[in-house]
Amino acid sequence: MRNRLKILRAERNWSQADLADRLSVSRQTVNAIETEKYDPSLPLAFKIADLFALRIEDIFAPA
Amino acid sequence: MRNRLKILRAERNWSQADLADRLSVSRQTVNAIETEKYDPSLPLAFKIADLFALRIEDIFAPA
DNA sequence: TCATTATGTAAAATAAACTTGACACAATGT
DNA sequence: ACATTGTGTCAAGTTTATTTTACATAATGA
Repeated sequence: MRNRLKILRAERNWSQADLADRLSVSRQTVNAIETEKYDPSLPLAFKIADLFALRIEDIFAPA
Repeated sequence: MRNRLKILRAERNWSQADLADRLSVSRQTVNAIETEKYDPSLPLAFKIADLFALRIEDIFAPA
């Protein structure tokens, strides 16, 4: 699942660890999502969208 | 995760099995999501939103 | 040069999503 | 009375998401 996490992070100058902290997940989870190793769960996708004040569809796109 | 699947199904007069077929998942998966036994994966949430031509946030809401 | 930070990745474990197969029950139609 | 349909649920198994711990490497700063 393609996503704009890296860009959204860069805009805020956040490291993967920073983002992980704000999402209460591990740094490896953030890394795995960014590098498309796996997709976030729906609850996590909601958390991410919430954090960036965007809609899920504005951050993630299938395949 | 609260969701409007049952309503959206009812509007179309689809059974859980009908919806499952359209989503290429099992009937039990649809039932489990409707009865909030678990949340769909993000890819499945996208499929559902796509099928109903709605946004994920218009179908699902955290907790 | 040394310590720190950011990122990528791996392995092993647990949790969550999803499958198939099955059974029960209520409602509907023949 | 019988068969069918829709829904809820359970058990056992597979796949996917997430965790912790750990290691490698590149870049930065003292």
